[in-house]
Amino acid sequence: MYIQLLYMKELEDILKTKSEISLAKKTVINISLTSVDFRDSISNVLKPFDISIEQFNVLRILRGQNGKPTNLQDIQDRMVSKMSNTTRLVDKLILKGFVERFVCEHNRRKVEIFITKEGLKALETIDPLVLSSETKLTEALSKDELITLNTLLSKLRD
Amino acid sequence: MYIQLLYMKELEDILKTKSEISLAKKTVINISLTSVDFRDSISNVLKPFDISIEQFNVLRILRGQNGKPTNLQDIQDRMVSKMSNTTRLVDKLILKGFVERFVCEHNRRKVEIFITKEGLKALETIDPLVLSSETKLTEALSKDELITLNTLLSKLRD
DNA sequence: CAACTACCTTTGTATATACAATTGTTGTAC
DNA sequence: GTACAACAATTGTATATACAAAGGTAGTTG
Repeated sequence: MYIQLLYMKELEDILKTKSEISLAKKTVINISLTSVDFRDSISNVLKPFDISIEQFNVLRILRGQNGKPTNLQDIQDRMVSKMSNTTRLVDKLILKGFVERFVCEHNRRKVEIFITKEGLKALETIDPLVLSSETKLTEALSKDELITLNTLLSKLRD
Repeated sequence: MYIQLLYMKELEDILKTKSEISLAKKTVINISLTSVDFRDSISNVLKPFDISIEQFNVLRILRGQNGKPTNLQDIQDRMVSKMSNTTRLVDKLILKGFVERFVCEHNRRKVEIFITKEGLKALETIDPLVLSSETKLTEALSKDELITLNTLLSKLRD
């Protein structure tokens, strides 16, 4: 399982001890460490099912299409990752029997991808576990605090 | 340059439109997207210098040692990443002339790593650029808002 | 002191990502 | 209608990470 671990534990210590660190730097570190924690937890939820977070996201995109044909570009537009990656993510999902790939008849440059029944079934099992994990990850904050946090993050990302 | 891009743009849309998404899920997505933005920006700052964020972090750890011998385990303890990775990160920094590696005389199992003058010089150039980027990334929020944000994040990560 | 264990690092394999180049298809312009 | 550009996807290479296994060194124990 792929868990992204980018920032130093040392920086975590700095966060606690040296308050003279710039607020900007502190914020960047804090966000990054939190993100790593989240990603780690969700990866652990997915681990028994042998799919990565990225594969999980592709599956959810395909389910969201409700059977409509989805080409790689469509998936790509909904991912932040690069095209190159999407091809290979789909390769792995095909191997697992969760998706199928066909050449588009109307435009042979395109490739159409569908989620299989097995893929849907896997999502049904996994979804509530992920949601449960997400709930647990955020339970240290009250509803109001979470709303404040989300407001600040949205403002930050404009 | 290595920019990790984990969550879907689609989820970003959900963030804005469908308010019925669970607050927990929303928070996890928001944090992840923010982290990706930050990482992307800092990677772009480092790109002209041809070093990754991870390599940059190793260099800062070594500088923090002020010439004291630093073995891989020391670096490892300050990184969140795995040992296996640290060996290869150091390999690449050696190729760039930023660090040196020697077998420890007192304990031949250990490997001592030092930052070179060139490594220090690179850090001196890069540090203010990174700080500037971090400042820009957070300037949408006031000082008080940043303090609130950091407080909430710390609470979340306990 | 030989065997065992613990320690420190390295190596191997699979996954994910960034970026660049390439392949194959469609559409367009001359 | 052939050459060229645009489009859609794939492939190649380098980096980073997770996890497991292996290698070499030091200490410990019978």
